[in-house]
Amino acid sequence: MSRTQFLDQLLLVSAVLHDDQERELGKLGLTPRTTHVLWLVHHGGPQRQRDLADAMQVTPRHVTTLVDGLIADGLVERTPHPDDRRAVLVTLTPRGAQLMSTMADDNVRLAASLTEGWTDAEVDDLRGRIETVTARLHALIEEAAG
Amino acid sequence: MSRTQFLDQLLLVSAVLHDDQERELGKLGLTPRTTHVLWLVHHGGPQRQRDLADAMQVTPRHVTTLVDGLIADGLVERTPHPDDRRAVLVTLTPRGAQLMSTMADDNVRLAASLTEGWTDAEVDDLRGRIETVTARLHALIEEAAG
DNA sequence: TATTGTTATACTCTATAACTATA
DNA sequence: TATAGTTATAGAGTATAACAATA
Repeated sequence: MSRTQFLDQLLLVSAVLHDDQERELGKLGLTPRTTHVLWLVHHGGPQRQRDLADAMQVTPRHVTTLVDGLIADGLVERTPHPDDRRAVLVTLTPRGAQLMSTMADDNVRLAASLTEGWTDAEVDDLRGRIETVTARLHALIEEAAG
Repeated sequence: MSRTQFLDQLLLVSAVLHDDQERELGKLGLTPRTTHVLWLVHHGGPQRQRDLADAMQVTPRHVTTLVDGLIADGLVERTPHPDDRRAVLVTLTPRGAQLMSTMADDNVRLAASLTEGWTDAEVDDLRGRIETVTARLHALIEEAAG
């Protein structure tokens, strides 16, 4: 029973977190997908749309749409690929880079609020437990798929 | 830093859990929304579409669509409201009830797998921590909204 | 007059298929 | 011949507005 209550609680916090993130992104005119593009380019550097499509498990056609939207918002730009004239590199504009940096700061503040009053050891133990759950879930998914 | 890593891990498990649930529901021909309807009717008993719309934060018009789909799948039915001839009551069919019961069993098994090797006390402590995080997140959202 | 649910319509997100330019 | 990205089109999911029946 208690195991199921744990899962229910995990599902609940996931839903609340998910909705909250989506709401916050919405205020900035971003969707989860466009944010994913920004995140990938922010962390992986300038990339081809093809790479983004593969990383996001989305069609190349849809990446075109997402990048179009981000360009209209002035957050990314298309630059020519140095070695392949078929391809473009999606790069962050200064405004896009600044937005990512603001979002990172917001997350630091949120993380601090959520763990307030806990010791570093407690936070780290909790993180480790959740990491284990994530790994087990991944393993179950792999097993079911393969 | 470690606080942020905790939040990152929580966001990751949320995303993986979310995707997994959506994939599993998809196999049954259900979407998150139609599942939400089933869940509400399963836990709250027969309800008017208006009540479902309020609970789900969705337009009444959309509930019509969702219920139409569930009826086509034989999982719910519309019955006349005893006191209000404008309204209908959405009720689970035996097949719908059986599906909810199967889903509950699946979740019990999943919860057991994810917490395997942990003592009841450990699981309960973890649940409590996550519950606290959920409550704090709710408080922050309320604060931001109000 | 207000409310329940539905018909009509439109907008967003995402996919498939066909095409152009390049490799 | 294969690949990167785009034009054209279509399908889900969800919303708003107008309307019918009932309260």
